Amino acid sequence: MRHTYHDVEFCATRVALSLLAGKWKPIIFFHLFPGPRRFSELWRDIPRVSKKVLLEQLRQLEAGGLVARTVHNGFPPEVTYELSAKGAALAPILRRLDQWAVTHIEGVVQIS
Amino acid sequence: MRHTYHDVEFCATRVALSLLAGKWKPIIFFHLFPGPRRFSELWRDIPRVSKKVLLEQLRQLEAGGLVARTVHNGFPPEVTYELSAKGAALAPILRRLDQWAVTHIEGVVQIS
DNA sequence: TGAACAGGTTACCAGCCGGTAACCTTCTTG
DNA sequence: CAAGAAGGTTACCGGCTGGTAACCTGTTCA
Repeated sequence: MRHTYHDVEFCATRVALSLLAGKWKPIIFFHLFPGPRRFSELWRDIPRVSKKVLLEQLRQLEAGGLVARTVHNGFPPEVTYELSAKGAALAPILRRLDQWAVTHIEGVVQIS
Repeated sequence: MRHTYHDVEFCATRVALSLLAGKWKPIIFFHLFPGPRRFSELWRDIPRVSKKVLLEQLRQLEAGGLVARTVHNGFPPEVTYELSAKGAALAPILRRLDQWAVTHIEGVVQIS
């Protein structure tokens, strides 16, 4: 059976958007641009998100292959999150989207 | 009070993504690329979406300013939807996103 | 010995989102 | 005069998403 993008499950753009769908994902994404970040850094730097939800969003990004999670054993515990190659390839597109939003939507703030 | 993108409400990328969030919106969007389409055309050409949901998604796109709705009076009733300038400016970004998905996600189908 | 820290996990809940199915209105045509 | 076509609208529902708050585990340090 051949699929087309009418099969919404297989529509490339929709699948891509679903990987980014989530209230905090764009912000997380942009926070990972400079390089790996610890969980606690992200939690401190992104206000008003709960631990649980931040973790959920990170795990979803991981499940989508956009973000890699690394556990460094030792004490204190250290877990870092960073963009994968796949995630990094998405970065320029997100930057263009950000730019589009800034020029076409009022009252919106550029991310980086 | 100054906002930053940390105020998730004002994060440009997030707002942009929220305009595209919706199960059928990417497909609708790509169907509008060639030009204005009637409601019934869209409904015929996009399988498995109900009238109600298709209409909801179109109205949300309209509310976000990406799509313009035009009523042509006469009989039979004719209502057409087309991309606005704002929506058209988004098109190349969506095409790049589509391309990204095709190269990085397995089993996904290019939209156009 | 017990507080602090990192990174989670658990229970629970409200609101939104997409879904089905039936119905409505206006005008035209057989 | 009944049927059909276009573009909706209405009632109702289940599941997902984001939210709060409390709790857990293992190690170090005062």
